[in-house]
Amino acid sequence: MSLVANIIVDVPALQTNKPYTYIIPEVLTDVIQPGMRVVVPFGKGSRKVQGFVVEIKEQTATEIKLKAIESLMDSYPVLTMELLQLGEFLAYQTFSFQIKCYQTMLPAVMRAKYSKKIKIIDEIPETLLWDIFKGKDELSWEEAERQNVLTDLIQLEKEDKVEIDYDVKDKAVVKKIKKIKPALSFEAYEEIREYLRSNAKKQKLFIDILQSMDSETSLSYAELKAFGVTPSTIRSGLEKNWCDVFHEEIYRDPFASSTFEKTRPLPLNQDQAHAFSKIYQTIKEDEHDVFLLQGVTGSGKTEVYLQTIKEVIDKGEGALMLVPEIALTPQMVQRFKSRFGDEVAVLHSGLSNGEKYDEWRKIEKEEAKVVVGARSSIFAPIKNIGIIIIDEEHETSYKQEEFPKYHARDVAIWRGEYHKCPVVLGSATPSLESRARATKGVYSLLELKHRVNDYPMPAVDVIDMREEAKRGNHSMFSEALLTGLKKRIDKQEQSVLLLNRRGFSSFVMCRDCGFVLECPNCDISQTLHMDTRTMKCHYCGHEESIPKKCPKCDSRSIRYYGTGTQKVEKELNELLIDASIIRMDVDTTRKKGSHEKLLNRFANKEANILLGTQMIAKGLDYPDVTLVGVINADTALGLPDFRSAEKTFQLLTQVSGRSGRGEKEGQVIIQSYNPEHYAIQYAKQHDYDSFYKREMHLRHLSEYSPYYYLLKISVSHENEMTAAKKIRQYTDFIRPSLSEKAIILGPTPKSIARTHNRYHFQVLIKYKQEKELTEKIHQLLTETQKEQARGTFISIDYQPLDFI
DNA sequence: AGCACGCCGACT
DNA sequence: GTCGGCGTGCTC
Repeated sequence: MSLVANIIVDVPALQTNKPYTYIIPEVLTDVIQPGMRVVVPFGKGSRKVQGFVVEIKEQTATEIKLKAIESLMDSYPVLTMELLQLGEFLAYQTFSFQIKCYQTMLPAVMRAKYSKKIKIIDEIPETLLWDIFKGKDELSWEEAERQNVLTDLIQLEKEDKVEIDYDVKDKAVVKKIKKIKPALSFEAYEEIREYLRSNAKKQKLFIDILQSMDSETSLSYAELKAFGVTPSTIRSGLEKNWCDVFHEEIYRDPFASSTFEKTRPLPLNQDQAHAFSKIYQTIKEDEHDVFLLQGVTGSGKTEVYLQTIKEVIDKGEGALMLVPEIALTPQMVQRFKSRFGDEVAVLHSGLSNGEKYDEWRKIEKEEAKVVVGARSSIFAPIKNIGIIIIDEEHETSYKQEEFPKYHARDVAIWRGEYHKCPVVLGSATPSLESRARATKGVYSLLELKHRVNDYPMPAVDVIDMREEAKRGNHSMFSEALLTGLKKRIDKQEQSVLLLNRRGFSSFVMCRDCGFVLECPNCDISQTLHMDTRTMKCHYCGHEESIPKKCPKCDSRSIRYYGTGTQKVEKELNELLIDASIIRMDVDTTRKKGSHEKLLNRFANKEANILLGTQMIAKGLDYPDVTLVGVINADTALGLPDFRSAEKTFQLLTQVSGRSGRGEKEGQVIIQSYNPEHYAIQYAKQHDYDSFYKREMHLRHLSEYSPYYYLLKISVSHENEMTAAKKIRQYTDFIRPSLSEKAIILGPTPKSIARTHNRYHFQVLIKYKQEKELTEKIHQLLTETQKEQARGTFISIDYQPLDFI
């Protein structure tokens, strides 16, 4: 019996979301393994597509004639059996295509690049041969399109004069450098030196170097250059067979220029020691457990992570540490590199694709045992995981917004179970879901109640902005905040100012007629972008110039609205003449590395105020920051999102922790229009537990998470009536399979009812336990395939984080 | 996704 | 009478 392979092909469609069976050519039988990428012929024209081998088995009696695998793209499996299995599970759970899941697990460069070529296989008309093919025997598809000869060529293909050649290319390129090795003995070099002309100084130098090397050592061209040996000298040396040249695979090292001083473990306080020993126990006994490590800012969670990771490494296993993208600062990386040196691989969006691939290979080859990275690092190819840590577990960025819409926390727990290792969720302000599970005993709660140095939590003042307005202060700054800022400037201390941008955008409105510039395709207002001096739609990318006068009433009083960081900066500069401000927002941090640069400048005290949006709330640790101001604490509170109080509480608590990290006492000023709101009041008192109780009570009353799970079905269509009709139909399809406990909300039009010229509707299903729901949704997707092809788009979001 | 097959309108 | 439109269905 011959062997066949089950392969998931790179054709992201519902009908092809299943394994296809291919014959394994004899030459590949000994090398092919599950987890390898392959090139296979697919479909009528047998175009070549990339695929993943998921299974190898004996061929069973089958009527369909199988095609054979074209070639292998890897010499080793790039996905382990674990990841293959995880991908299958994720596809089902998140209603995504399996191929998408596998592609998400791997660096972008490993995604195939496809190209089509036209090859001449028989005589073709002379004119075509010379004008189009220019005498060569092949032509790229794009070139044929450009020359407008595709129809002619397709005709020729039917006559078997030319053929269409499909090419699958791997974008993954291993970087190599040229190195040289001595080829002769010590004595031989001695002899050569004798015969060198006295003015051949460069050559003599080269001989000296070669002579000092033994056969085990090698030098790169760059290293030789540093000694003063130029490429031309090397070339002549090679010609005379003084040395040999070879290529060595290297890693692009994004931290090449940084040095890391080795740090030692710090002594743990009682809370930390307790947490450590609980986690250590599961490591030692190869047990899976989920811990919620809840510790106030400054309570030393990171030290607990570092020491548990150390144990895992000593045991010969790997560690996985997830950090939100914006918290993945050089400071953070430094702490890990300093403790574990080269054993750390870092994955984040700031790396080039090549760099990401190299970090991935380091992990795959088990050269790096510790992986620190953002969301997608949860798929790091560690073969033997000893611990998975998710820091700031409440962060919403752990949920991917595109397909596959996975939550890193769920994937972590899946992998933790697979590897029988602990999963640690760390946060100062855990998500209600996690804390509720810990309270129920599903997770083990570990608390760090004290700050490491016993510094007190900073004093938080909440300023009622309505009172300020009553007193005639209509600026964005309360008197208290302004006085506070002045005081810091005088004392040469630093301040951080946070602008809560959630629910805000700068738009253009006419003061005379109230006209707001909207996107022509979508029902939302366009946003002002000062950097490009244009108006942009955030949904479809539509762009137009800023209107100088109102398009409706021709009035010139068309003004910009919204509280942008630029506006705050401008006002601040006017109010505080001697303030030096570093502004950090999407505009100033767009360029690669600029984020770090700005933070470094602030750390070097080149400015006394750091002004920014959410991105400054994380992980910054500057001893000279003694004042943190929140300009608008409650902009998010008004949003129709059941998590808005939770998010506000988390944000305020987090920024509060940024103040007074050093020996100097810190102060926090929160400006608000509803200061009595419990999210603000409990944040002021640093009281998570009370917030938790109050919020849980509300969630219970309103029947939301964590009491209920959520599933969102979105339907869109060009025609508003069709979209409305379809979603009602689909809801009716699901309804009978639900138990009485499930609650259906909607269907309703989405808050942004129209984008890309399509109308959107959604329905939310709240449920506690619905065994059949997932299966029923899959049924819905399968049965509506035709309608989907005809323009009714359905999208399912399992446990959505946003639904406004 | 992409390609072929199939059944209805404007062309030599 | 044919060329070609894109609706429909299948891909190991």
